[in-house]
Amino acid sequence: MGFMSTPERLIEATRELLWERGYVGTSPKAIQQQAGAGQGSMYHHFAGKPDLALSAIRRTAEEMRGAAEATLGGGGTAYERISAYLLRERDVLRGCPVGRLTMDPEIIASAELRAPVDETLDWLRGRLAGIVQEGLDQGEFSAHLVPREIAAAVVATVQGGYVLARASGSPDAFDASVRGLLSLLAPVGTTQ
Amino acid sequence: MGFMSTPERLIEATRELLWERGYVGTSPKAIQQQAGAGQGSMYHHFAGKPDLALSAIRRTAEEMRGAAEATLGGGGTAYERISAYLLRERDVLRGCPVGRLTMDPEIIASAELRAPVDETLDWLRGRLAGIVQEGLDQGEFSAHLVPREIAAAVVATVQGGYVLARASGSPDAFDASVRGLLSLLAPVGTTQ
DNA sequence: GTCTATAGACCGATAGAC
DNA sequence: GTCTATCGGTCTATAGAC
Repeated sequence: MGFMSTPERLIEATRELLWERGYVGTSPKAIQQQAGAGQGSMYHHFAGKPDLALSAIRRTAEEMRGAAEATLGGGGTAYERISAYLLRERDVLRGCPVGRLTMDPEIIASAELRAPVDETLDWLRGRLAGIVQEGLDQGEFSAHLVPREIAAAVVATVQGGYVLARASGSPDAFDASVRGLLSLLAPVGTTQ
Repeated sequence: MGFMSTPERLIEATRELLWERGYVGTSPKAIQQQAGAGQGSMYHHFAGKPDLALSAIRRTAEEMRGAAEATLGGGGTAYERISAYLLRERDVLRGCPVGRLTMDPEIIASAELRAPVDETLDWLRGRLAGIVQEGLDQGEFSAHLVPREIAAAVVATVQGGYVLARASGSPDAFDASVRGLLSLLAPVGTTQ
């Protein structure tokens, strides 16, 4: 720590700025300042803004999968693991560093930049669907639930929770969304 | 139609561009071109980009409330009205013209620009919470559900559904999220 | 009301010295 | 590898003629 190489610092600076300001709102100049690197330095190590953004997005996506797996791969029932995922600590008002990119027109317009975003959210839905299926197999959930649909609803609740929280300037709406979904998902006969 | 005044055309152009590119990604020049108005024209009618954006956002917010009320104010049970809201036709891949603004750093940084966004999503949650309460009163839903939480989950599912759809480039994930939530919310004893 | 002209800063990138 | 200089273009206005 504190001894990151210049490419490393550029990627980290880009990750921060993409999270906070999006792709359109992030300029090479701002990246260079945040990284403490010069113009020439940045263009020596990366082909340009899209290239650097791609490296940054890939790393952020990987980190997100790791954080999700840390809660989803834990022990317990299906409900407990989904619950752990939904209730894990989050910097709610900053939003999702991956999901927020979907609102960026230039990310969506570029197949290359959109790919890691798509793959990450798709992986997450698949991972959750598998857990829901396990819950169904154990008789934990109502038999009429469709794993892929429940998984999509779980991920959407998180992504939409960020929207509500940022709109209101408080994490409360995020927490309410998550509690609402969990109350609907709670195994029958559960008092919580 | 076809005879809009210049201020009117400027507002409509701004609404389109804010929806597609966000606040940061929308320039006065682009607005002028889309509206077919000159530089001087725009600055004659509006104080600047934030002023014009405020008018545009207010109108979009009003329109969104109207569209929601059209489905939520219809007849039927609570489940049917919530279902009608969730299943109404949407331009899914364009996202929510109000919700997408929450990812814009300059919207969030400005109390004035954020206000209509906050008020609209808050109104929607309140409106839905009232309907959930009616459903509880009618014994339609499990008694342990909390109206404000279910309402938040419903709105979050929609907002997050847009994120998933845009990430994957297809409306399918949005539809799956909605179906998942509805399957969880379905009154006990319902075959659907 | 609308036009053109102008402003100073920044945009994303390239060139070439060191 | 990093630096400074430079590029044509855009950003968000403002000024002033018509």
